[in-house]
Amino acid sequence: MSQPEPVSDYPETVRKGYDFAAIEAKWQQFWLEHKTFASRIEAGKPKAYVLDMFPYPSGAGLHVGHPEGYTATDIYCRFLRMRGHNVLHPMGWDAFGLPAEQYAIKTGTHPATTTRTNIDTFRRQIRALGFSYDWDREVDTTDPAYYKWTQWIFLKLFEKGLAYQAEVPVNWCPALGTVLANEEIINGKSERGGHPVVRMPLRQWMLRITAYAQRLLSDIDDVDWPEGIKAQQRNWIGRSEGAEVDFAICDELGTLRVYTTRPDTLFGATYMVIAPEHSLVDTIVTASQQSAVAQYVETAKAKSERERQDDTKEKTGVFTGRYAINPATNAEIPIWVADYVLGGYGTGAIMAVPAHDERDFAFARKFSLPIQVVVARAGQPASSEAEQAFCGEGIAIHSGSFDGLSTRDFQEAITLWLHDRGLGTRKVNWKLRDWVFSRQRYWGEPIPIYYAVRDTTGQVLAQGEWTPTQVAAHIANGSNVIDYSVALAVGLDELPVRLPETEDFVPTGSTEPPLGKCHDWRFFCRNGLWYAREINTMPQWAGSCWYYLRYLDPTNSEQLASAEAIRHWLPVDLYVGGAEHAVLHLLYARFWHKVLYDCGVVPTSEPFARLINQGMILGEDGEKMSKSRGNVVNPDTMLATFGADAFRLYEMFMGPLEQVKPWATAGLHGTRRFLNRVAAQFDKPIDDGPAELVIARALHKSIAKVTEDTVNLRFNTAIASMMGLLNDLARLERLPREVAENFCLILAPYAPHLAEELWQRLGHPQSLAWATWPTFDPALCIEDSLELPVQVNGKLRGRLLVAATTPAEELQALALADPQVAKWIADKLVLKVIVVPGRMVSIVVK
RNA sequence: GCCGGAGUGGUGGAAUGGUAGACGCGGCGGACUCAAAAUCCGUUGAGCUUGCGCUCAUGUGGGUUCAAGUCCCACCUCCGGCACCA
Repeated sequence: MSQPEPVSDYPETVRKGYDFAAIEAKWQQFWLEHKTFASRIEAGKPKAYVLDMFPYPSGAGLHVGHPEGYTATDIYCRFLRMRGHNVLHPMGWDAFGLPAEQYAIKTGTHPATTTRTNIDTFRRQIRALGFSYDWDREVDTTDPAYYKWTQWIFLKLFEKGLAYQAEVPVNWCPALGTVLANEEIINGKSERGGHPVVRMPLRQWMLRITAYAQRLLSDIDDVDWPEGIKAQQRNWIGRSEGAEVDFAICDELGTLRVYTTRPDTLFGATYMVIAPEHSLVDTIVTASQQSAVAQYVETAKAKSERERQDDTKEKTGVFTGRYAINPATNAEIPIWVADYVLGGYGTGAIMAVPAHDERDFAFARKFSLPIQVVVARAGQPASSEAEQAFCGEGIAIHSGSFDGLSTRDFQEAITLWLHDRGLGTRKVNWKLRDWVFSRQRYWGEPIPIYYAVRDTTGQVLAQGEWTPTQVAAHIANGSNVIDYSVALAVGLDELPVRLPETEDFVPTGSTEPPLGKCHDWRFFCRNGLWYAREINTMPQWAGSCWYYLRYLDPTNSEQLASAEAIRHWLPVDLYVGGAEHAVLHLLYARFWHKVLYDCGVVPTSEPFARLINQGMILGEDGEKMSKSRGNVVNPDTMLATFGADAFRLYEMFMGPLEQVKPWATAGLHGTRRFLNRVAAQFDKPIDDGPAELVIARALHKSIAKVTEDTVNLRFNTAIASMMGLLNDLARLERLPREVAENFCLILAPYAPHLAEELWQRLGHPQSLAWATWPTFDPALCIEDSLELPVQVNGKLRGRLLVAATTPAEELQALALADPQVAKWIADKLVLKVIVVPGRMVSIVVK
């Protein structure tokens, strides 16, 4: 894939100023050759693990959004090195995934080839930005030496019973030829490509993430993450507290168990609803309703998720003909089937309380079911006719001996009451479901599991004279079967299970994964018996669940990383990436991390101590960048025109890191001009004498500001401060050496190429990457005289030019005597004078 | 509907409760130039005023305070996420 030579739209900018192209190439090469940014572990220094979310190397290359977070972490890392930290700052590639496979199917190019090319492009583009990654730690999730450990972790999960097979209704996407996770479906269509998705049962590998639900929820409190992300995770995990209650089904057909968060509304349950998927549908339905219910269930099953969602406005359902007994009122209430009750949540059945639940209310209205009010708003008379459901808390009415109880008290009381009668119990439910972990794809990690091939007598098939292809044929015609009921783990010493190097990665057209066609890979003999490998592969999330661990010790062939390296570097101190990974990647990675914690592999219960989401960069039109809108900005062009330093500076100067902000190429002129002017200062004669006081003050204030802002990742204001300092320097005839050197040092994290070049010109033979960050003199940061505002009745009426040390009494006298102020207080009575030294004087008059 | 975030000049954005608009982009005026670009200097929230200055102004309406972009209450709009989870 040859990239067109980037063409500049702004030739004037290229022509003027210093030769950034030469300087940037020079230093990028220098850093690489000297391994300047190889991570060091030096005793006595604090460690800092600063991580970027690694990219999926797509064919389109980098866009201007990628370098935003990368630039931020790079500045931070360069700063920390100069502040004496051991810094780990790696980069790698999340390279398994559907696009390479789709491209392969279209063009016949092997995904491995595409992936290699794309990685090369990404690496080249990232290096062109001058980031200080430790390139010796690069990881690639598609490298067998990497996915060996992905498989190893999978076997740990399997060993602990956290990986299991299940026949589950999954989201089958015919167009993509694969199953998708719930998280990969947006409005009933595939996240990638927007193809339709249908529900069908298939044998799948599942991960029991629900076993970790409580810990995943509780530990969110302990991490320094944006509130929004924490809220999204809590919401996704979806803990809810309530009760399960058993209702007797009439005609001695057993009991129907429901889950409710409002057991206090039991007296208002006037009907029940079971999901179409509920196992008791056939039991409950009466002969006369048989056909109607069967038809409804069929229709509901055929509906895709999307259609179900589209139907949320209009509720549908069918009466089963059967009744249940409300244990509180002993009334017979009808049981309905309706798809507004989800089969997969709670017990798949509910007690409907239309007076106090909007969904039940809508349903009851539509089908003319009775509505019984049992909760009154506190302080208001109970109204009999309900115009809408009241879902808040209140006081119990029409609830027998429980009348008058508050919602909270009632919940306690009724739960006890149910418990005493063996009718119910407290129950916690979760929205979080187990993770469908298998994909019907070629380009993913093989799942390291195999199964016995059995013959018609049930014996494991003896080796005989068969070839793998013949075994496959036997299975196809039914004379042999693969025994999926016993999953056999591949031995740890046999890892990695490599992907076969096939050219036939095209989907089979059925639900069988493409690996099913690689007979020689799939079928093998051991001890004279035939076995078949698992042919599903892992989802793209797998590799990214633990890559931050591999960076710690990327070439270790004995362990996923040495205990020593893990102990030294974990946890990740700062993790920067897009908010689109708020739930999926971050939740999955936390889950795996906790499992590894339980296995004793990692010493922390959370992987990422601090998280920052960089805000999306929009197109110049303020819309999301997209090919179809034609507003995509190509970083290669920008780099060719303005240079890496100006580009980095602009990306940070646009605004706060977390904020969404529109791109404006015009703004790059500003940072380009700034750097040109910086370079121009260094063409002036260097003055070895002390800097004049005004300049020294400006310098020290700027060092203080840049230091503070860099610590807090407020790069935009740090840059503004350096621009301010430059404006002060511009009027000087000669550049004081002290100022020149310190300016270089504070500029270095932001515009490292130019800073290195100027540093060298100042006569330093060493790179400034490990130079010491400058300190500032607080005394020089305070002005000795200042302009103090004077307010009269809250309005600004004058300004005093005074010494910073002027005492309060004197300030008061000066303020009252000031001619501008005097005219506002001349004929008034001064009630009060507030003096805040160094800040302002406020006079209250009447 | 629920959760999270944000509303400040023409524009991106600055502002420990204390001179709103730092810094940049753009605009305007000037210098340099045959001319343009680049560069440099000045200027740039709105309105009133010859001028000193004055009035208004941080989404809207209230409130607390000597003092509010900042704190409190109510609301509006926009962005992101979730959404029949009983």
